[in-house]
Parts: sequence; C-alpha cells; structure tokens
Amino acid sequence: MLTKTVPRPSFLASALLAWYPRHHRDLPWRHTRDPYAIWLSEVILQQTRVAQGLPYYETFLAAYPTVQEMAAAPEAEVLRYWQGLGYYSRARNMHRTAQQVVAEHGGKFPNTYAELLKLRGIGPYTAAAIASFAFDEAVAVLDGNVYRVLARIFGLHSDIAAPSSRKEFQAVADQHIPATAPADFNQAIMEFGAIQCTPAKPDCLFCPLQSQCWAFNHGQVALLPVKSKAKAARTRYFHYFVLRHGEQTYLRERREKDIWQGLYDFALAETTVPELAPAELVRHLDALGADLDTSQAAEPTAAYRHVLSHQKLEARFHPLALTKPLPEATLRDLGLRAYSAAEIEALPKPKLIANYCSQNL
DNA sequence: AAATCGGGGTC
DNA sequence: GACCCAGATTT
Repeated sequence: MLTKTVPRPSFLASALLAWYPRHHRDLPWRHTRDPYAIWLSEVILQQTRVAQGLPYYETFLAAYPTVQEMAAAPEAEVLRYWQGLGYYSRARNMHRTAQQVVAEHGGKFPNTYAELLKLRGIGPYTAAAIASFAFDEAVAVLDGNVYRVLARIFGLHSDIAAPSSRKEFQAVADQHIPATAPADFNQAIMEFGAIQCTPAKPDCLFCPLQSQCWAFNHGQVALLPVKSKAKAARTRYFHYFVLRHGEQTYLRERREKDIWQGLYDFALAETTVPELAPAELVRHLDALGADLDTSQAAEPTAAYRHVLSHQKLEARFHPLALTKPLPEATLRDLGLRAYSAAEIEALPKPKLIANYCSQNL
C-alpha cells in the first residue's frame, strides 16, 4: 500500500495546538464556517481589540444576516452601524465588497486565498484568515500577535514596521503551519499572542514554549519585536459652526480626501493656530450668508480634544441661531442640509460630533 | 518605503 | 504620554 508521508508538526505547531483548546476564549465567530460571518468578523477586528469589536459583530450580523442584505443597504446605514469603530474606509470597502460578491459571485465568497485577495478591504491577513477558517487552506495569518510571537520564539530582529520584513515573517509562519490543521494553528498563534505572549508582561513563567523561546533564553523578551516609532501626530484646530433654525440643524457629508470620509459634521473652519481670530469668524459668517439671531448669541464651547493615530484635534463649537433658513447657494456650496434631531441621530458621525450632539442637541 | 486612515485599552 | 490592537490602501 502506498502511504503518503505527512510532515510531522513542528515544535511550534505542536505546542500551540496543545495550548489552544485549554486556554482559548469562547468567541462567536469561532462557531461558524460561514465565509460571510468570518469575513465580517475579520474586517471588524482589523486594528481593533476583540472586546471593542465584539458588540459591532453582533450588531452587524443581526442587521445583515446575509451578504445579500448588506449589499442592499444604503452606505450611510452601514457607516452608522460602524460609528465609533474608526478607520471608516473598512466599512465603505466592506459594503462595496458585499455588493461585488452578490453581483459577480452569485452571493458566494471566493474560496481561495488568491481570489479573496482581489476583493476590496481584503489584504494578506484577511485573505489568509478567511481561506483558512472557512476553507481549510494552509496559508498562515500574519497580524500583530503573530509578528510578536515569531519575533520572540525565533529571535527575529527585523523591524516589523518595515514592509520589507513581512516576507521574512510570512516565510517562517508558512513553514510552521500544518496542512492537517491550518485553521486551528492560525487561531492558536493569534490567541497565544493575545493571551500569553502579550506585548507587556508576557506570561513566560507558565509558557509551554519557554525552553525553546529564543527571546526568553537570551533575556530579550522585552526587546522583541523590534518596531520603529511612528512619526508624531500633527495638531489641527477645528472651529465648527452649529447653525440652527428652529429645531433644524445644518450638517454636511465629508467628501474630501481627509479623515472621516462619508461621515457627517457641521460647517467647518480650520486654522493652524488654536484661536479663530474675530475678524476671521466674521468673514466666515459673512460667507455663509447667515441671518443670525443676535438675541440668542452664545459663546463657543471649550476645546474638545480628540486624538487620532496621526492627528490631534482641538475642536470648538459655535452655536449659532438663525432667524431664517440658510440661502440655497450656501447649502449648495458647502453641501449643507437641515436635519431634525431624529434625522441627525440616524446619520453616521465621527465620535467627536456624536458626543457633541448627544450633549447639546 | 512611507504616509494615512479611528478610537479605545493599558501601563 | 507611549504603545498596541485578528491591517488595508494610497502615494
């Protein structure tokens, strides 16, 4: 009888596959083989902690049980469900991919790494995750957890922030993923990084790989992985004009190539210094063609500080009551529209704006 | 290769 | 304040 030789799992695979069943968290996307649900969870979890993404996963699956229902939804509704999760291009790409899967793939996700990689919002990590979890393809995932585990176990000192080091780490991961259990291996190595081999204060004392870990044996656990620092965030100063006429408030969709594309905020003046000079304020109000109710004049709010990955924002809000609606030309030029409180609640907004609205409108 | 895109948890 | 998180896309 001809027997095919199956490579013995490496020490890493053996250890992780033994560790995983005893330590892993019970997470909902681990109970399904539905590519749609797995895709949804992976897009949500990009650069997002499990604890933060979990409620969004439940919300999206309840709102859109199938890819067809997500594809049929308006983009603004998808963004509204995504509100607060950040990196909003993920939601826009997710929505477009849903539409493409329905229109071009008969509602069924492609079942290979190479085909998945062609879809918007699906990069190397997400393609590997879906291919392995849903279709048992033996392609290793490479996320922040995996970089850290591999760097420590094998003593890899390449800068994980450099795109060029991806090849090196991917090769090591692919070398260790067992063809017999690719999904479990991928789950296990990420979970191991999240729970045991953590960025700060990893639990080396009870680590099953302790004796085989390069970093532990060389006293360099705290030094790995090597990661170059990101450049400092710039500060931007936003001056929002909260124009109101009766119970209506004016907002506009952000369409420019900047943060928060597709989300809604107020008429905005940006400065390079913290304060908006009085003359500048007058000039902006003039340009709006606004008939202000001076009897209801209010001071601008104190600065709301809002921190993003590459920007620090300082926003002040100027509540402005109007005696009559804004001119059509202003609405057209600035993309503004009047909304009721209930309508505003349904619009997708940056966290900063949502916070202001919930306190002041 | 480097820059950009959110928001929140943790130390 | 610094670092990190089940990264992807654009420049």
